[in-house]
Amino acid sequence: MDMDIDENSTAKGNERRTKLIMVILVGAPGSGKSTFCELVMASSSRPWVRICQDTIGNGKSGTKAQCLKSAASALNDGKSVFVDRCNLEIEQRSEFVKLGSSLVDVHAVVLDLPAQLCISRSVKRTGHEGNLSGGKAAAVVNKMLQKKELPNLNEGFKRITFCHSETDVQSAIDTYKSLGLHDALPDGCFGQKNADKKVQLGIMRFLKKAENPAKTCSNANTNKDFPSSQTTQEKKESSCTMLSNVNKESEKGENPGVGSLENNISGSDPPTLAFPSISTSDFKFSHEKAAEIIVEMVEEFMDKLGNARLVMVDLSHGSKILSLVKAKAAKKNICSTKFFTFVGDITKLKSDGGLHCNVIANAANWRLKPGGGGVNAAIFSAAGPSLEEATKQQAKSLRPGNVVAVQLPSTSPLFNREGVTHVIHVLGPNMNPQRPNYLNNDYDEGCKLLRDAYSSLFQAFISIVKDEFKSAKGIDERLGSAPSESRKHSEDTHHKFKRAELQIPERSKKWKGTQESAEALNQNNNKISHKMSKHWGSWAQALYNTAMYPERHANIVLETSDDVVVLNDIYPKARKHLLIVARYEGLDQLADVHKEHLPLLKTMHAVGMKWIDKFIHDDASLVFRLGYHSAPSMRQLHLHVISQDFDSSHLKNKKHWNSFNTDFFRDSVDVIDEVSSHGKAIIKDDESLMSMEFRCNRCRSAHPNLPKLKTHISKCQSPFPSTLLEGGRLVNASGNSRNFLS
DNA sequence: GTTCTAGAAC
DNA sequence: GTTCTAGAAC
Repeated sequence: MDMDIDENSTAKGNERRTKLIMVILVGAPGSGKSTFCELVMASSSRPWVRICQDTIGNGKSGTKAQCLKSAASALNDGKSVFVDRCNLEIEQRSEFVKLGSSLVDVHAVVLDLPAQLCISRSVKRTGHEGNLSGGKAAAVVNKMLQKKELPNLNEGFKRITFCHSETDVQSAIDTYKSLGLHDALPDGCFGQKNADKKVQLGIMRFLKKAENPAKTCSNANTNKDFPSSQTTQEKKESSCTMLSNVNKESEKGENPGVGSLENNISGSDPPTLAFPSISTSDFKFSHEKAAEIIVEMVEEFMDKLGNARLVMVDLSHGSKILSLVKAKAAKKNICSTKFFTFVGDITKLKSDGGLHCNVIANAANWRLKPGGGGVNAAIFSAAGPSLEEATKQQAKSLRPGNVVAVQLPSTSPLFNREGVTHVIHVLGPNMNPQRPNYLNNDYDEGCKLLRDAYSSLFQAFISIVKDEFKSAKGIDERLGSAPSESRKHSEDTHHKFKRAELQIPERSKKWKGTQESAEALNQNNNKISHKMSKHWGSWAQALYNTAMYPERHANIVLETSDDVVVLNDIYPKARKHLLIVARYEGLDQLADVHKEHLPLLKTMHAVGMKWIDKFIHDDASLVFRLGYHSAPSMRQLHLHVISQDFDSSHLKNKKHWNSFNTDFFRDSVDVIDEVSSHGKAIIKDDESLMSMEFRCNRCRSAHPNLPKLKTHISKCQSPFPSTLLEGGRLVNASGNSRNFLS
């Protein structure tokens, strides 16, 4: 009877026989197993015995058998036991687990810390009992981790605690040291990372990430991390004018000086962007300077617009910014049908003002939330809650100078009543000390940001218009000038921008020049989704510009064809590092690739292979990989052709390394297979890939930092992992590579 | 993408 | 004190 109670007793204050615990520590050298035991034992009321294989042999290295014997004997004496040895493999643990019984619960505590941390601790310790010190430590840790098998309850454990960080370790220590003689801990797995998606291939099976718990944490805290002051941001953008709706008097094109609406109410309204003045209201940006910038940016985009139009809207007839802009635009002779000002409520342009604008810009706050009293409040209110929801899916916040374009859900009143398909949120620079991101009157910075804001806004609008043209539904309404011609183009070219079909060399690849823009607008564009694809900063445009205007970059371009441009990476991460850049408009990145691009992918691969042949001819020791970054930093689809020495002063940080040496790098051969079988490539852009520890691309050993890794890879002669040697992913002089074009 | 730099790690 | 990382700014 007593036995029965004992078996089921947990922390019930039952003073009968104590349930013993045997904790099997699992962790590499340097993971902190001994420290863990010591800290628990130092302040635990429960009697513990630490069985350490390093010390049990009295100077000589101990054996597993000795440990087992000691453990059994300690348990017999009624002591709880720590098994302080690596125990990384199931087999290493199994004998100990068998010591469990109705009187002894077997636990595992997994010290799953980053290899680099274990290595550096092992290296540092000289007098450690395990005598594992100096340069050998890294090798030993690496070797052990390669065999790591994380424990599982079905091995016979009652409880498993996973620790991935020092914080986890500390809380496990606290848990065990507070465990009194009669206390018990809940059964089960604790702290286990969600099935690690990143660990996919054989060669990566022991790769582990230490930061997961921290990440989860910070994600959960994302919102409260934002300064609370932000909630009041832009509280009243444009509030003074927005409240008094004067739209009744507003007549279309109230601005004879700049332009008047000609055919705006017809069934074939051209694509139109309505935008408020950014930053001049609550953000107190100088109207004079803002007007200057607006006109300047409008002028810059004039010839990219095709038949599309820009309309600057303000609620008030007496708007200073509107009249300034009007005057400056007139002075510059800006085409008044493509750009004009308009007085009215931006949320009622069609119903109240008779002006159909398919896209409107919002002077947003940085949190992209409704609120304030100005344009932002009006637009969120008119659009209904679906706008907030759709916005949230695109972005959580915005930095000054940037935009985020949101497609309005069909349930939005703004869509149904006003025919607005998209809202582009814009955050301008702030010169109001009472608002976030205050620039302290720094107009150098402010003007730059305001230019960025308008530039991004207009660019986003153009992208939307292009997408709309793509959509079969949109064609008739929006083509305006030459529908049949346009339709023919989009069918014939498979969204591809071929020079030959346009006859005008070079220039026509861009939406540059009025005569080409109508075509450009309905050409191409593989982005079937209407969602604005990622926003590309100005620095991310370089490849795009090179692809579209190779003749302007003759100094860096190695080869040009209709399909691709070849150039050396300006910051090569290896001895040989080429970029094969696609010359297709709208093909920004791997995510934009679809089945129709298969011939292009094969061409890109073939061009890469051709260059590799040449390089290997010059230096037979070179080994190459061809592949794409899952989430590139530079706009315009580009294939990396990179030698596997990674011998380059430009390789400076973890991201550089991991972008070529984790799953983030998608081998061209795999991409081609995936696109041909599934119509799209698998993208692995989990940001945790970028923070993975440094591992050699040959022997997979881990290294605590980049300089150490570099030293290692300069010497490592191990063969490449089989996953790379297989399937033609690696290309070397012995040549068993794949090519896709005959 | 790089550069710059604060501060963490050594 | 020096090295290294990582985040912000560009």
